[in-house]
Amino acid sequence: MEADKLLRKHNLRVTGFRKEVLALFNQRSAAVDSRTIEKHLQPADRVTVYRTLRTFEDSGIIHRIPDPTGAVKFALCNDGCNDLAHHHSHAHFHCNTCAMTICLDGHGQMPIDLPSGYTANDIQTIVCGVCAACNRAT
Amino acid sequence: MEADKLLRKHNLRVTGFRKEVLALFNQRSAAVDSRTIEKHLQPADRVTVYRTLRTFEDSGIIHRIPDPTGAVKFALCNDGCNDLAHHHSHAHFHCNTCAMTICLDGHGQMPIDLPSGYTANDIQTIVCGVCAACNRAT
DNA sequence: TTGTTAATGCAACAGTGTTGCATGTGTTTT
DNA sequence: AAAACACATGCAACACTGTTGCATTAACAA
Repeated sequence: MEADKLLRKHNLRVTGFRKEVLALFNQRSAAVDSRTIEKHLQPADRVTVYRTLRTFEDSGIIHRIPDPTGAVKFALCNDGCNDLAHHHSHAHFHCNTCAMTICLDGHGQMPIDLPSGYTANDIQTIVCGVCAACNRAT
Repeated sequence: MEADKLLRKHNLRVTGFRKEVLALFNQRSAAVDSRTIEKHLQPADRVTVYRTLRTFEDSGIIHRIPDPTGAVKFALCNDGCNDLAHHHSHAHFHCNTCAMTICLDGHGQMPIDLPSGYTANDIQTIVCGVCAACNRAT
């Protein structure tokens, strides 16, 4: 979706910086972390990057993907998300070699046995391994 | 397992601090973060805590569990782990209310479709929801 | 175009994790 | 049991990540 329309749809002001951030998300298939945004959008204030990411996450434009290492990356949401709820029970792949992270879509959810009294509202799966590029490089 | 035996089994020196850390892991069913260790083992140097956790993780005594928020916790491994490889394809539960994290065991792995050229060696599942104690408190 | 509200930039701070080095302690060897 | 060695610990300082407060600037609505 156009950056302008996407922002307006979520009741956010359309600013140059936000459009650049969205463009960066669009041109990358892999998940992005705040460092990458800082570096690529040259005169980018760290604070603004963090606030932008938080705003986008709260609005349902992007979703948070934790690494196995504890690092956090973000990727664009599909259309189902808004400020009320994220719907991201899809799996993510994390490359142990280059630390790249991507979304894996199109598969059902595994049945989980929870202890009694527990309730679940979101299931995230992280698949760790080696991506195609790193496998070729070996 | 006895702390002494566990440490010796992994070729680590048996020190007071390490035994206290292992005792803390043993007396808690939930995953533990470095802050908790610092606070509970009173005169505990942050650096020593981090190095101890890293040593234990490298040796296969504990495994790392990332929160959806990006925070990192640790829990004891089952017996199959050593310095060469961790085997932790089991799921973890994270309570959105109290931030408690536990291991869920005893279920099979979901089949995952990876893009061609990708290889997987570990699958981690994080179930987010509300634990029994927090559900009761509502 | 003007006024209101939100976004940005800057400075300072807090939390988390790391590195280097000196000192202390566990383990092995004699 | 003592000495020597290697590793573990504690301290100081640092780096990185993320946050808060406040002044300034830009977007949007009237």
